[in-house]
Amino acid sequence: MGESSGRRGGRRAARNPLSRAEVIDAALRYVDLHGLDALTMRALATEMGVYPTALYWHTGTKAQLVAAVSARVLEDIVLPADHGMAWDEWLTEVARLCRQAMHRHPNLAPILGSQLVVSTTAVPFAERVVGVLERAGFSGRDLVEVYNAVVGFVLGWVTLELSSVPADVEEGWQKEYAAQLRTVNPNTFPALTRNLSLLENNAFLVRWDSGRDRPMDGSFETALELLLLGLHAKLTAQ
Amino acid sequence: MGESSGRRGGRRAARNPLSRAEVIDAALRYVDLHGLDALTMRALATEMGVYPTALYWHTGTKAQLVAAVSARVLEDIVLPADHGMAWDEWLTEVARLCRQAMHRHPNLAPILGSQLVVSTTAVPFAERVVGVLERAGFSGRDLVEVYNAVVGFVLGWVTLELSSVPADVEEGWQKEYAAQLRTVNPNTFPALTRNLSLLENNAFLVRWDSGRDRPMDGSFETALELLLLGLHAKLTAQ
DNA sequence: ACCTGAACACCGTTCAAGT
DNA sequence: ACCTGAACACCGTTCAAGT
Repeated sequence: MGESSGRRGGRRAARNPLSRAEVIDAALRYVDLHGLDALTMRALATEMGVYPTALYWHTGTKAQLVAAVSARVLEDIVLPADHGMAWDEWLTEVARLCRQAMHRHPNLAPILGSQLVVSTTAVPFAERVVGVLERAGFSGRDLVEVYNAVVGFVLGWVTLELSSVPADVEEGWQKEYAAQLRTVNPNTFPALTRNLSLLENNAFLVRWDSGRDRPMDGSFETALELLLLGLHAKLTAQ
Repeated sequence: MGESSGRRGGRRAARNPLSRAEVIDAALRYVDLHGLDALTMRALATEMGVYPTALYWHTGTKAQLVAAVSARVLEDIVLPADHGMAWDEWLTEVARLCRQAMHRHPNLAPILGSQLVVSTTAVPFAERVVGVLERAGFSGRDLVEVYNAVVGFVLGWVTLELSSVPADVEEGWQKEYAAQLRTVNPNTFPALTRNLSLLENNAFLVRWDSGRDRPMDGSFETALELLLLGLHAKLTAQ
């Protein structure tokens, strides 16, 4: 693999032009490696051995490129077949697959969670989930709201799990925060004090490591369990 | 109110110096008015009638300022008293209060949802929720995981609800997307086709307006109902 | 303590020009 | 069709200097 053949190292053969898919893939790799803030039209261009403005031809504006990248992440969720599988099993499995896909690209979670999906790539996903919920016994307005409850829970929860501190802030405040928690007044914070060893760095608002480094597997499974218990209860109630 | 007295309009009296709280409040107002992307150290500075570098003295780096602003939003959630109130009622009420607080500052939702809370202002919140869940009957590892399930659901779900399209992308693709949905193949997308009138622009992944403009009240209430049904079921199961 | 003012090393994006 | 190359109007941040 001589220098002359490849496209890496900022070098490019004069022939074989870029493609839209190539740019999107390169951007995803770049974000995975260097973080979302580091993604720059100029940086990505040099990485690809091309002038910054060449990217505009293929993927448009930076915002459009980022939207395309986030759509790409959803694309490689392959849903399991749902015939011969209980609806609740299937939903559980799909929820875990979504979480896995997001965990594969934790630096993109802020976009996944806060940006409206602009692509039709998610339509097959919606179809399958709606179909399975229909099969479970939901219909009409209930169906829509249950769908939103489920999808919003999964994507939203994992977004929060993967949230992290901006590179700038995280100097030494983690230790500081941990110390502050341990010296909290037991009279004004009795519940926290009782459960501190279990809570600290394991619970939302009382942790300092991202779910990217400290996955909250147990809590996700519990949340999923609660959701499915709720779905069953709602079905038997009506 | 003459021009000489105020601090608005890019003018400032030479006396009465800035304060940290003043900068944070101004930044929050600015984000509410002009969006998160528009928040710029330079823009905020001119808004406050001051040089950009003056802000650094009070709130540090831009990332630190944004973190402080997001902490401020959580701060003005005032939790109701929980004595003489069933635990499930209280949780429902608190969930709604959180959602309301986020809806008051929709432009900040991306930060709330994707950035680890770096301040101790959320500690009292955690104390109260943990305490109420203890009272409900949870303890030990279960308590922590149920806490995470609940908090992650509320904050995460609303983050997703408030997600929106970046200013750049939203040219005319909404109509285009709506049209594409309506011409979808009924054979490959039967469930979607059956429920299209209820789903379109109302369901995650199949909508083009943000929850900021089109609040998903019903779906949030359903999600909350499912969560509480789940909690009750889990309690009676053990 | 609090702010000015200049300066540095970046950005995204437009547009004409090349091939 | 696809890319170069220059140019424009911005950024965040550091740092010395003022008061």
